[in-house]
Amino acid sequence: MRPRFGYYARILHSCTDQSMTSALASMDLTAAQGHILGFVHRSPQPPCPRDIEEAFRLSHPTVSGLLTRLEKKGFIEFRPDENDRRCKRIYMLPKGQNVVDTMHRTIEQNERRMVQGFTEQEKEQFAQFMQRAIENMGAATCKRKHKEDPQK
Amino acid sequence: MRPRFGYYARILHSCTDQSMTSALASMDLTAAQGHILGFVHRSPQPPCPRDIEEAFRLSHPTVSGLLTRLEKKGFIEFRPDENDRRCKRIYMLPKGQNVVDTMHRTIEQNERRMVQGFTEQEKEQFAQFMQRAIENMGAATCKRKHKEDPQK
DNA sequence: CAATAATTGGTAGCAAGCTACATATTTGGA
DNA sequence: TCCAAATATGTAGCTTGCTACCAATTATTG
Repeated sequence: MRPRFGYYARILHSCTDQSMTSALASMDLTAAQGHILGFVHRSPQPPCPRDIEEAFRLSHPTVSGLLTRLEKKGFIEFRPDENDRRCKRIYMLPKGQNVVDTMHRTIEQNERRMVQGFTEQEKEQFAQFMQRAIENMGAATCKRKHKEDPQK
Repeated sequence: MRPRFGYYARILHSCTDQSMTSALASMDLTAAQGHILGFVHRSPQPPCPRDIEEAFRLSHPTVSGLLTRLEKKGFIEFRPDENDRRCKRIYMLPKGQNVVDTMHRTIEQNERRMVQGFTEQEKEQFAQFMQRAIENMGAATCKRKHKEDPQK
């Protein structure tokens, strides 16, 4: 059987996911939840769920569930945007802040491990192959519309 | 933010998965179910759930659920192995057979699309990068023990 | 300005992934 | 031989992902 890129992608994801899961378990966080916290932390403004959907290419019910659980566990809280009452802005609570450093270190660590033994050039190429493959699939498959520059 | 290989892997998988899902939807099959059918078809002997766990690196409850749904829809049936009553061998039913060609074509099509515009050399490199990355993560992360040759 | 569009988010219900625990069968060793 | 370990599978219960449908708010357009 020829190499199966789809298969490799799935395995690779499940490896990183499980590694992250066990790294975060002691903090009562799953991998997906940790990534959300990281994103909230490095956002210049408190993001709304919609921003997370786009950043992670997830559907809005998926994001909704993740945020609900993060709120229930006291990592974040919601406050409605004053100018647009549809948006519920996501604010990090102290408990969430405490987690961010560990989160960040863990991500870096896992990223390094994945391309252990790669030269800098190989890492670069690997990343580009990934991006090209995503582009190839994405154009026709993923329905999130790339909102083109309104060139206003 | 630096390139995130874990992120790319997740996106790539979800792209192929969604593409496969929509390709198989008309046959009342999900992507995961389709891959299982493909595996059963190309197995020299009717496999048992355990073989599928290993081939796809999935936990046994996950495989169990997939097979249950495939059986309920009439694609496969189980018959206990005569020599080992723990094993339930998986047999393809006619309805399953009908699906295999379409399945195979769809996989080939998706694989080609993913590396559209890659040279043969790039495809080869990409596959090797994937394998190396999996190896890097797998050694410490995944708990499926590589049963070493008993060199009997 | 009013009616319609688009945007943001919620809920229901499903599939697919996991861990943890339980059961049955087979294998192996004292 | 018989008891213990390994193996194959089952079940419960959770998270994460999805689609489909619904409600509220905002933006657009006649």
